Order: sequence, then C-alpha cells, then structure tokens
Amino acid sequence: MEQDQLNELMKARRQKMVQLQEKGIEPFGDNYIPSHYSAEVIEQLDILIDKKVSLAGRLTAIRTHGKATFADLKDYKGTIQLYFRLDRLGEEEYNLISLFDIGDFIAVEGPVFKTRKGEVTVSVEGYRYLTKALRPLPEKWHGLKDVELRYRQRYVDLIVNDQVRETFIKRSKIIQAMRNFLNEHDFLEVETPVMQTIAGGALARPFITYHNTLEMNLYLRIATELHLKRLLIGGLDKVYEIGRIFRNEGISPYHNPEFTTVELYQSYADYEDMMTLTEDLFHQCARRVLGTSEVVFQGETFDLTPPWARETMIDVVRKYAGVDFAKISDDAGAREAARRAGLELKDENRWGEILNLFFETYCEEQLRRPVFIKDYPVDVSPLAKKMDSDPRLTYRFEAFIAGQEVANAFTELNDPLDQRERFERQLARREAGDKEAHMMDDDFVIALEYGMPPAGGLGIGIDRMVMILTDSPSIRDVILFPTLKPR
RNA sequence: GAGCCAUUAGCUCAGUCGGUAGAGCACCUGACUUUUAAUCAGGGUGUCGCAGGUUCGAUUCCUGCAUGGCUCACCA
Repeated sequence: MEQDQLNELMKARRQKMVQLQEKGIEPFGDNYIPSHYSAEVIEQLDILIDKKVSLAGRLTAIRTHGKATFADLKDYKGTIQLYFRLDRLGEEEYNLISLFDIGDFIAVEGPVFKTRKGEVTVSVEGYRYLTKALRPLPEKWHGLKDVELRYRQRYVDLIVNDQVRETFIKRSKIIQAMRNFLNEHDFLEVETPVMQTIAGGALARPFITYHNTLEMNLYLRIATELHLKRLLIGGLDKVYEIGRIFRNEGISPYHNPEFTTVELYQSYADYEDMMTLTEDLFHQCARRVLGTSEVVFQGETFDLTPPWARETMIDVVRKYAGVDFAKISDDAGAREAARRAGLELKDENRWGEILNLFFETYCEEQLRRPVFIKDYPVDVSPLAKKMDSDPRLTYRFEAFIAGQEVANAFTELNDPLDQRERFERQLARREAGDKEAHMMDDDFVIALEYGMPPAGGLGIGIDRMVMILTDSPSIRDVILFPTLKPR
C-alpha cells in the first residue's frame, strides 16, 4: 500500500510508539504463550475464579476511570474484560496504559474475578506489549460497512465484523466435513495439474499463462474432471480433488474468476449413486457444521434431509414452460417451439440446446427446495453417457437449491469412440467461433481406449454450497480475497 | 461488455437550490479506583474519488475517467 500522509490519528500512534521505545519498551514484542483463550476463562469460570491466567490479544476498547482502567481484550476465541488498577500495578506501569491504543496487541496476566455487574474479568497484575497498531480501527458499533474496503482490506473486516469471521470459520469447517465424509467413504484425495496444455472438462474460457523455458502457453484449469477420470483408468477407483478452478468470464454476485470445486469419481457407480452421495454429503456437512438439517437462506428455509426430489428436465420444462419436448422429435420442431416462446436462437441450435435453454429460462429460478434435475440432453453434455432409452439424453443431473445450481454429476462416458465424436463436434463449434466449446483432448481419448470402468462423477461448487449454508447472498462473502481491480 | 446508483474526517453518515463543510464514534487535553456504547468539560483533525469545463466563485452544475455496488449479458 502507498505511504499515504500521516493523519492526526496515525501521528498520535507513532508518537506513543516512540514514547514506549524511549522507556525501553519494545512496541513490537516477542513470542508469548498465553495459558488460556478468553472463551476458556469464561467457560471454566468455576475452576479459574481467583486463579491466575495469562492471555494475549488485541485491545478493542479502553475505558479509563482515573486510577482504574477497564479494557476489552479480543483473541481467537472471544473477548474478555481486563481491569487495571493503579494500586496493583504501581504508578510507573499504570501510567503506561495511556500509551495503549485500540488495536494494540498485549499480553496480560492476573487472577480472574467477577465484577459487580457479573462480568468475568482479569485483574491485571502485569502486562507486556506485543504489537503497537499504527493505524486506527473502524469505530466500534457501526463497524466497517464500505463493501470495497471490506474486500480490499479483509483483515480489517475480520477484526471488526464477527459475522464475517464466523462465515469463514464455517467455510473451513464445511470443507473439513466434506473431506472427512469422503475419506470415511474410502475416497482418495489427489492433486492434479492446475497448469494444463489443454483446458478441458467444462465449457468455459480459460486463462492463459506462459512458461518461459518450455516457450509455450499453458492454460489454468477450468475443471479437474479429465485428470481425475484418468486416475480411474489407472485403478484408483474412488478419487476426489478439492481445488481452485479458473474461468476467464464475468464477475457477479455468483461468479468469481477463481473458485473452488470438489470433484469426485467412483468406479462402478452411476448417476443414481451420485444423487444419493450428493444429498448425503450436503446433509452431513450441514449436520456436522451447523448442527441442523434445515438451512435458512435469504429468508427461505430448506430441509436438506434425504431423499431430495428427483425430476427430469423434460418434465420440469413441461411444467414451467408448458412445452412438451417428449413430443418434439427434431431440431426443427424445437426451433419452432423456441420461436413461439420468443427465445433467441443462433441458427445452429440443436434440439438439446433448445431444451436446455427452455430449462434455464423458465425453470431454474423456480427450483427452490433441494431437487435433482436429471436426464440432460447430450448436446450440452459432451462428457456424459447417453441413455439407453433415448440417445438424445444422458445420465446426467444437476442439483438445485434456492434456484441455484449446486452440483453437476453424471454417469461418465467411457466409450472412447463416442467420446472422440463428442470432442469432434465441440471442435467444429470451436472453429465456428465458440470460445467456450471443448478442446480436443487426444490423450484423454487414448486413455479411454485403455478402458475406464463404468463410473459416476460429481462436481460441487463449494463457494455456492458455502453461500447456502452460511446464508451469504454474494460469493464475495465466502471468498476471503475476491478478485478486484487494483486501485 | 451495457444500463442505473454511489464515492464528503480514521469509521458510520448528514449537508451545501453554487459562496471551500457538519454530527456520532475514534483521536487530543483535563477530571474520575467495578466501568462495559462509561460519564463530565474543552478541542474539528478534511485534496468533499480524480481530471477538465461553465462561473466572479465548484464539494455542489456539466463532461470524461477511476473504483465499487445492483441489474442485464456470459457462466458455476
């Protein structure tokens, strides 16, 4: 950050820093291992009352009363009150309290007691300076609201806004719960390349970077799918990866250029198994982190208890759009239906793409309760296995909660000849100018030729899952440092 | 990428139908040995986002730019 002009508040803090140094006190002190966290002292009051404890943390409030001073000390687990007395500390040490500022880190020790009003307090017998804060914190009860500053200076947001802190602690616990759940189900966590020569596994524009020694462009991955499936071929039957994905697309309350997914693949399973796994995974994460199966998101309550509803895409399109794709047999008929509905089409749109367009336009937002929408058209599913009963469709589903897609899964396509054809179709679209069409991945087709067991695969956007489980309306509320333009 | 809105003290916000600005908290000075949004007395600490234009004079009006938010488009 630029060295901006010191305003009055920062000058005052620097002066206090100098005064500390003049008295031989280092304003940026050394390590200190406290005996307790604030919350432990409060919880274990029965045992700790009148006993000496030591604490370390940040001063969040100072109330001086002449020869006595109260302060609030905030640490990792909570906030506790401190009590300083002239007659206990002695004049020299007590007077140094005037050099305290809100935001400073100090360590204290002394016995625990309860004030007249019943507040658990540490009566300070000695303290140490740990760190002088040279910039003032936002004020105590309005906090930091400026959205831009909250994202740019997330550390300040975390100091001041406890809800923000809670959200990110929950995010960590949700991912931990997910990892535990998958490990318990015998999945193996793996890591696959972030930098790739072919960005595959999804329909999206990649970021491009450059390797100096190899003298070549590399793509940042847009999915983990194709590498994970290679591992099934290699005999790692149940694998998953939790990792960062990068897509060079728009930014919105639901989209950040880098975001986190979990993808998992299970040999010998199919998409029905993935539905069961998905609802169990969401349910368990909610139970373990929130302690409940019911989540409230933006005023709506959702019960995540399995089983979730299951509907086909054709059924929901019939229900919400009033168009029956079961009775539309070809591309021309689908285009006609779209024309009647006033949907904008490109000339080359096919039956399945138009079905999907109807679904996205008329249905997605209606899907509030947890629901699996299944049997996606092959035209929009280049990596999913075709249905035996209708080769225009695939064994693919997406899960929706509150109108938001939260999971995408299918029975994996393991026929290398079919896969090559799908890639070639994508390639044709790419050459026609569709920058999001899938790239040809010859090596993946070769891998399939060695034989990939039938398998089910599942992808979950973790950021969106965390949004729902923490009632956060914007993806930026669940990403610590969301992408911003430099100021 | 398009439209709309916002940007004033460290923070949260008022305000000026055009005459260079104000409140609370924070901060500074003083009083106060169980307060907790401590209280009491005194003190305003500012490039009014940036750059132009109109004007005797712009923080205010106009234009452009920057950053952010929302909506739309794209996507997860």
